[in-house]
Amino acid sequence: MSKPSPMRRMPQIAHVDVNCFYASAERAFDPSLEGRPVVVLSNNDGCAVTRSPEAKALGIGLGEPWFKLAPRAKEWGLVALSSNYELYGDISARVMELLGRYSAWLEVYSIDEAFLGVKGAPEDLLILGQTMKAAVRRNVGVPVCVGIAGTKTLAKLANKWAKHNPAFDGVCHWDSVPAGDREALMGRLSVIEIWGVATRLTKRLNALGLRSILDLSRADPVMIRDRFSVVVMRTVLELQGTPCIPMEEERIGRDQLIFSRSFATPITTAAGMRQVLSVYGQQASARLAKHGLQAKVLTAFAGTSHFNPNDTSYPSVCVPLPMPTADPVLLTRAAHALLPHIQEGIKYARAGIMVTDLRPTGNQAPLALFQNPHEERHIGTLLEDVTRRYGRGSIGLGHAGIRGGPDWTMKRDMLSPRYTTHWDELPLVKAA
DNA sequence: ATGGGTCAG
DNA sequence: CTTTCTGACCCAT
Repeated sequence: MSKPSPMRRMPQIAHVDVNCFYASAERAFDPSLEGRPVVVLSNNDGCAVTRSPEAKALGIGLGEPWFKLAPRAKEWGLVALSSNYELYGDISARVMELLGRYSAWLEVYSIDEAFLGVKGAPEDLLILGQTMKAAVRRNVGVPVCVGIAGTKTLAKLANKWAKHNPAFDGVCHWDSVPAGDREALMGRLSVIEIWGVATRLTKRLNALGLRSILDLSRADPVMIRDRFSVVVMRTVLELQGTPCIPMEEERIGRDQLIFSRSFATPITTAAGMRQVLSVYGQQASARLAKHGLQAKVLTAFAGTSHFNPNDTSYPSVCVPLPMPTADPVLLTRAAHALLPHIQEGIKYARAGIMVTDLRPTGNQAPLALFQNPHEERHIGTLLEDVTRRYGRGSIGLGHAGIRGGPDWTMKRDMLSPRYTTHWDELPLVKAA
């Protein structure tokens, strides 16, 4: 065994992510937003979840409630938009497709982030990073930053650095930075800035005197494993340059699907809850069908607001399904098992269902005795099709189908058009 | 096994 | 007047 020579080039990982993704996606299709403060709001237009740099400069915090912002929006020239997930999904797909051309080894990590396996001399890696950044900006219209390092954890850290320090021009190759500068950075930043460390772990690490990233990177991995977990130990090793978190294959199947939402107006009756559960039952059916899956278990749950300590209630039921199914009638009926646990008069702020124990739809014909007539007539597909063509709420089982929307539906008063996925919402260009 | 806790984006 | 929603995984029981 020869010692790895310092000249030897280790495999590198590039981490690419879009700057303030939702706001940038909105800008990509409405250039008039360029240079203006923009916030994208959470479901129900509750709070700001993404802010353009101009909005951040105004002091608008992450999670700031819209009702506090609204009075000053005009004076600021602030543009607020409801979350438009169709648009973001479409922009995301374009970014990922483009990145895929630069490496055969692409892991789509989230809607706006990807890891790429890359190799080459440091100068080449920097050029590659700049090339990808420019290509995404030019072809999709959104800004990205790139961090490149020997491990995923360091690549994410390098990316964060690139984003905050203009000197990098959006691309940071960790190993190209002088060691003294890297240590200075790690000494400045709290462990909470590291991927995989949040508030709880931060508290526990601080209690041991481990406050900065530098502290953590110098900790003994075995001690960390014993006092925390192998997960935190991997983080330490990755900070030290030893790759422990592998690139992952694209996940084909999911282990579970969740349909859950906070309500614009609380639900106070079992009748109202019945409607909601019916909608979720159908959504679950459609999604299962889309992925060619059936569920064996359905869990339905509801909950009061965490803001109201009075009259709290968190009912949930777990229903084993008699056979694996994606049938909307069976799923909806199972979800209704929650209804007896709903207390009239209590304000439920959210509800949802979760389907688990998923398996691929078998191609073997079920015994006629157990075959569900609705499945045979492809009602799930029909519902999905109608929903797609005429919008959610245009058709449904029982009380689920209500045009105009009952008052618990999500509030999205400031939705941008779905330019890229709906023909009737294409932007109009006026010729002079 | 499974339910609670933690984390991510 | 709010603190997304969805998913994974570790760990204790």
